[in-house]
Amino acid sequence: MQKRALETRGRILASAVKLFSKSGYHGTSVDLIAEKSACNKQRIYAYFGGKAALFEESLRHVFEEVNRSDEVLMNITKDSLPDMTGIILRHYFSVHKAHPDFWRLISWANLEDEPFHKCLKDIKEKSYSYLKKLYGEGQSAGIFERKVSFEVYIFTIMSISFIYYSNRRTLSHSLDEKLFTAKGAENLIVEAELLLGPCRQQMQ
Amino acid sequence: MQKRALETRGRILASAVKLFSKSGYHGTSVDLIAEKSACNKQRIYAYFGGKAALFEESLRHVFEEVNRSDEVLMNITKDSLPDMTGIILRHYFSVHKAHPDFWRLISWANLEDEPFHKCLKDIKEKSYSYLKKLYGEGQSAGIFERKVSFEVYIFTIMSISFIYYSNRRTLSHSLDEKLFTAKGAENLIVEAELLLGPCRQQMQ
Amino acid sequence: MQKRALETRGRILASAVKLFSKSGYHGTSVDLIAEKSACNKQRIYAYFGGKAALFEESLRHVFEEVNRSDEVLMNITKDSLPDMTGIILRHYFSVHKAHPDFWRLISWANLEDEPFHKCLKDIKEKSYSYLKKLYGEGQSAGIFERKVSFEVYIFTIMSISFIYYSNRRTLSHSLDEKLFTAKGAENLIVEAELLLGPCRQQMQ
Amino acid sequence: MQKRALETRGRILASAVKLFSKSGYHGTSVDLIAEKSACNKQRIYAYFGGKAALFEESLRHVFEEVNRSDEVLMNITKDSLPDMTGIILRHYFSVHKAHPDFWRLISWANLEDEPFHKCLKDIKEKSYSYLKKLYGEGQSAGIFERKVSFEVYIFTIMSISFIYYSNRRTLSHSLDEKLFTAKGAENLIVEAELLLGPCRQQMQ
DNA sequence: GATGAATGAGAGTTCATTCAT
DNA sequence: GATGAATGAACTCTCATTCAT
Repeated sequence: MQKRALETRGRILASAVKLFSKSGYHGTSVDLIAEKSACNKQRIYAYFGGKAALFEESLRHVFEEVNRSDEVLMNITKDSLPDMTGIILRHYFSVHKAHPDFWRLISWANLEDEPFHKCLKDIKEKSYSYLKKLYGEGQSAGIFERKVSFEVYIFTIMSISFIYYSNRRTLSHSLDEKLFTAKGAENLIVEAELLLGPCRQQMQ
Repeated sequence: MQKRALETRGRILASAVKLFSKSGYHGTSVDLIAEKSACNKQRIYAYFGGKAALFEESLRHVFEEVNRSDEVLMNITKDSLPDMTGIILRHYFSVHKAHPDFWRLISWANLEDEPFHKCLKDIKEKSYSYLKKLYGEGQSAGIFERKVSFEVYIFTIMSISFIYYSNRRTLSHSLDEKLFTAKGAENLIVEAELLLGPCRQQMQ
Repeated sequence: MQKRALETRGRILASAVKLFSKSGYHGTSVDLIAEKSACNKQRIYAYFGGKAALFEESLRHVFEEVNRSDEVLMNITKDSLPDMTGIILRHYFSVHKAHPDFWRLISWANLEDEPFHKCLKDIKEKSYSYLKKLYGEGQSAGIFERKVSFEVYIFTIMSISFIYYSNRRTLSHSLDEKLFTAKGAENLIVEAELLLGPCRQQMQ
Repeated sequence: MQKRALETRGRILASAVKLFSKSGYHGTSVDLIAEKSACNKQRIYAYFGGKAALFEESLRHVFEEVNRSDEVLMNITKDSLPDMTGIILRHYFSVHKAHPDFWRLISWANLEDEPFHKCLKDIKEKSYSYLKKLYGEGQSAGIFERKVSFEVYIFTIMSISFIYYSNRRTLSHSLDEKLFTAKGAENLIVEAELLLGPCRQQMQ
């Protein structure tokens, strides 16, 4: 692929991520993507095959980007086990805040009829296995509750941080709106830390 | 409104909920809604004003339906405070399982550009205030952690149950697939109960 | 169907016959058909289902039209058996001359990948059975060659008259161009009569 | 032209004949021709000038090929005059059967708006003049009907053999389908021989 | 000689919506 | 109350062709 083509392809992908993220698969038109990436519509078909394939490529793209940023979690050491929950929570919150493309594309992909999510099947999350090992050590050391598996632990953390951004609009009608201010987020993290460990009896 | 008209309106709303839930706002066509509700397309405009208004009405409809089913939570008494977390979790899980329309429409509404969610602003959730009062009593009794507010408590429960259904497709690529079996759900609930209280030191 | 709709449908079909006949299936655009029939493009899909279905309807339409005009052949009586070949030939020549839509659409349908011709499977040609009976009587009376079946007889007549119009352009490069003048046509008919019967020994 | 270029050109022409024959001018895309001939699209424009010119070249190509195979008809001698009709018929039938590209491209060219057929204007059919001379001798010898010109004679033979292949699809709806079996073809030839001479009184 | 990148026009089809009956 | 007819804009995707490397 020539340099010019790579640039064009890059512009298309960038626009696609932006627009698909904003308006979803059916809410975005190929014409608009072409316009925003200042290229001919045909290039999209030449480089990606079609609208659906472009959506999948967009999804993969942001996923990998976020995966890379998750690698900072691998800097957590045994010494900071008591703070692990807070570290992960803060990291996820900041990632979701910085990458709305990420949770938005994921949400669209989860909803759509088309099995867009299948394109993620070979994407592996390096940090998971690392965190899992650490969590196990934490359990042995009595820092984390033995009866709570890593899967449920991390699932809860992910749920909180994901929903906090993805369902903000509807939840702000049901819950106290203050929850969605900067202070509210900080408070949520602190209290969630209390829930998710380290074990409270340890802290006394 | 005549009886015949009410029936037609009802059929339209039922089809709309089904189709919008399945394919979202942009993925559903007015033609299809008319076809599935066996009525003339024009009736949709006569009864609801337009596609957008029909979407909002669909959203309100399922929301109220679920709200009504949430009223069973008001049967929880002071005596069962130690089991409250489990009761709520199980209820939410069963509601999300029985009403995919609910979490799907909410998800679409959260994502869409159009502020569909605004139609929910006057919908009040009776059970919240009731549960909040109970939770406070539980805190006083040392059953729930004093430092964790009701908002964070209920937010966490909602997040877990919502994400478990809404993000299943993508999460099953990252997390252990067993989490999404019937057994996995039960296990998740049990372990989440451990995290969310009652206070573990109490249990000893 | 309302009167206005019938008129619109009629205009579409008329334009379709004209344009498909002229430029074939792939050479004709739905836009052009809509324009020439002074209607909205969408009407074509509402009334005919799609471009392909409209092509088939056009084919059927001209086929039935020509079938009806073929019924004049059922006026041939036993008395005019010696002139039958000439009568049929002249009729077919005049039909093909008057209805280029007919042989053109048939030719396109024969060539196209899509099995457009299948729409003709239930169209019956009344005149055939009548002519076949007459031909049989002519054979018994020694007017037509006993060894030549009606199928071959009528096939030859049809071939001559069809090709004379359909392949004129290419054949005029190979054969004497005079064949394709009015005089040439008349001459062709007369000589073909000699070949196709009545039996020449009878004429002596 | 270099050897490599000649090969590329040859591949293009071969693919073009195949595809134009199958789907016609408007039904075939330049992209597809390039793909099937494993060359860059640009080569088509470099070697042939454009799609239309390539179509004409394809037409000329198969025409010349068939012309060459027609030269076997020049082996007919005076002695075999009584069998000439059968020989020609059988030859044409076998040619059309072996070269569907031939009658298909001719048919497309006859139908298309564009005057593709003009490219054939300088193509001469050597066998015609030879057969015409033979036919004249046959007429003098009383083998062929004096009143039937060679033009009509050969036109009829060509019509039968051409239509038998080109209009098979539609005709099989009107005529007896058996006509289009191997046996039906043989029978058609035999009976057509009876019609087209030699003069039947001669045969007695 | 050959390839890859790019283009603008136009293909068939469906959209949400309004008007007439 | 309900239906059928009609519209124009928008949709995804492909066309024949040219330019740059």
